[in-house]
Amino acid sequence: MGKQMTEMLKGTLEGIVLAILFAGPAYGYEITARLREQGFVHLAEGTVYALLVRIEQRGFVDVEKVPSEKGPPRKVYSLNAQGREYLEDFWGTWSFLAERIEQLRKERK
Amino acid sequence: MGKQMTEMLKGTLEGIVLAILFAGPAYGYEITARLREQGFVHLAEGTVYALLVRIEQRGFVDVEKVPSEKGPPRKVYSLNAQGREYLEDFWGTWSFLAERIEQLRKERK
DNA sequence: TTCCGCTATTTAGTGATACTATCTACCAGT
DNA sequence: ACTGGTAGATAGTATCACTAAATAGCGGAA
Repeated sequence: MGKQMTEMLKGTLEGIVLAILFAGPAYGYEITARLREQGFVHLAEGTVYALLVRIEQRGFVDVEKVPSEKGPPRKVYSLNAQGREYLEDFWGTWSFLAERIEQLRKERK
Repeated sequence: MGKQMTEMLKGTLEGIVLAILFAGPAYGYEITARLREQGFVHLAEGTVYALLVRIEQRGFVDVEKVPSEKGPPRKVYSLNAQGREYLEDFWGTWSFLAERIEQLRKERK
């Protein structure tokens, strides 16, 4: 990723992953693959795994080990009530920031 | 600021300040005050000054010392050609990210 | 005069987060 | 046995916003 994108993902990637989990349970490799499809082509694998560990420790997700047909068992993450609450906070923070930045963009000729 | 906002500002605050400078020259204290008015009430002073030092070192701004009626001289920053180019990159990165996040938000019930 | 408040900048140290790079582990097909 | 795709873990690095404190100039109140 470019340096700009890397910095901008700090704080937002967490919300992005929580939003993906809001749609339904998923595991790390799957989440990374989806993000890559959506244009985050150079997103590092390790970044997503580290983030998942973090949100697990903070109690935003429930985890279940599920055997895989190919490869080692998957750790499937499900957003729980606390995670949904935190996601709501994220949308609030995002909205505030996005509105102000869009305002600044409008002012550019 | 809340922890979420602090993390989300990483990478975006730089663009915000450059966008402010795009509208015309300004100095640190003034920029902080404007941002506070616009809702970033708990934005730390030191943060803006550190950011200004950074963008000066990266050559995005020209600096001029201007005497103040009250207090020590102001360091007035002007966005130069290189800074305007970088700001354009910022808008590109921001648009990409904002579009994908808004897409995720639409999918939430 | 002395002190306080507002203006204005600087800087040392901390914490959070994405990255690089590498390692482990499992299975299928050649 | 070897390769490639799937799946996860982790040690170390860089960047950036924050905390906290210091410096400095000026005006008005005590």
